[in-house]
Amino acid sequence: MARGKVQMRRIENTTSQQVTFSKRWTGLLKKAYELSVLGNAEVAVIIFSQKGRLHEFSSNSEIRKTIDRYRRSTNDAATYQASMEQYILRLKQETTDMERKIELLEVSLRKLSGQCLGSCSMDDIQQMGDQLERSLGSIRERKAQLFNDQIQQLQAKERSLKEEKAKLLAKSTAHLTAAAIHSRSSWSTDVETGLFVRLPEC
Amino acid sequence: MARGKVQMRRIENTTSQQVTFSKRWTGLLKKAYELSVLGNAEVAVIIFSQKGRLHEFSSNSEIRKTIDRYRRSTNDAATYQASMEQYILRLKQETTDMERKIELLEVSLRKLSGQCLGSCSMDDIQQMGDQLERSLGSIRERKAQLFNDQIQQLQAKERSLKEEKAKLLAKSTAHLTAAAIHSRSSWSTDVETGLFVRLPEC
DNA sequence: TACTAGTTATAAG
DNA sequence: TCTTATAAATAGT
Repeated sequence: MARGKVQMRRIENTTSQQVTFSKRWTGLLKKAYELSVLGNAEVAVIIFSQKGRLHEFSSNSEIRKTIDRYRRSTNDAATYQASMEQYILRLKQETTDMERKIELLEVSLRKLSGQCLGSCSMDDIQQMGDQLERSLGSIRERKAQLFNDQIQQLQAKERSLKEEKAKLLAKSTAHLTAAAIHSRSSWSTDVETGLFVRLPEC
Repeated sequence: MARGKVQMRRIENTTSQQVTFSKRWTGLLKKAYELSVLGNAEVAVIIFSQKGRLHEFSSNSEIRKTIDRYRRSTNDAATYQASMEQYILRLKQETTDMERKIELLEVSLRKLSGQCLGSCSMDDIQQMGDQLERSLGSIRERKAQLFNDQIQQLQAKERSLKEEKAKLLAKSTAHLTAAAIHSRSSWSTDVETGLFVRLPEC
């Protein structure tokens, strides 16, 4: 505004930038003050210099009030905070629900483990006994099935080994027959698989 | 600034106040913009006219950021918000932990109930079977104890009833003896208690 | 920080 | 809103 028009772009020279900044922030705050007085308006100005130094003006005694009014007016942060508070409430509710669920599960587990029976009625105990019997039934069934599977696998293996043995036997017999002309030796034909199948006492 | 110096006090004439306000708020925002550009600074301006109309400028895309920075710098509400965010994080962590706990409990419960055995190894099944046997043992023990208590209660009751009966008998015998002089009638001495004790098939 | 020339903002019409 | 005389802000020194 003096000694030549100024280009509206960042001043690269650090020193002159600082000088200009210093002159202009005072000017800005002065204008803000004048506006607030003449126009009876509520004005707040916040300035952070490039180096992070804070300058502020508030026509109010408390700039926070103006900011709060602004937030209420633009309805952003207040709603954000409110939603955050609601979110916290929801999380707390969830936590409570989960705590209850955990407690119930733990009680069930304890009962099923045969602990804490002192507080149970006869009916409860009867019911739990039945439940346990059923569970044990499933377990035994599954155990039996697993054993069965194992047995069948072993039997299959035995069969395949027997077949292999038979093949080997046939092969060696053929060789022996061919070799018999040169040397009369004998060969053991009884090759054991080494597999035993035993039923569990389940 | 023109056609005469202006007094720095509220303009009472509504119209000229409005005109001045209008001119000056544009000027202020322009100055704010220039300061932010030339000085590469972060500037926020909030203006509420007397009638509550909002005018704002922010060198940032988001005035909220400048305000947040201001609050962080002056250290008031930002800390509240930050602590709230941290609190939310903690709650979320708790929730996750609880979810995991619930899952584990549910798996245990399912296993003890004899469900979902397909994925268990033989060892697991063996262990669960043992656990169930033990639980069932506790249950049976407790059941037997409850029955026993019941039996003893009933026996005690029987005893007391028998005693009562004996007393009544003695009393009535005495009366009868006394009355026998006047009339020779007979009285049944066999009063049943009506109580039966039966052992359960537990 | 102070000066001042030339610029910008704006009060009044 | 536009004009214009003048006050105020400020760039360069």
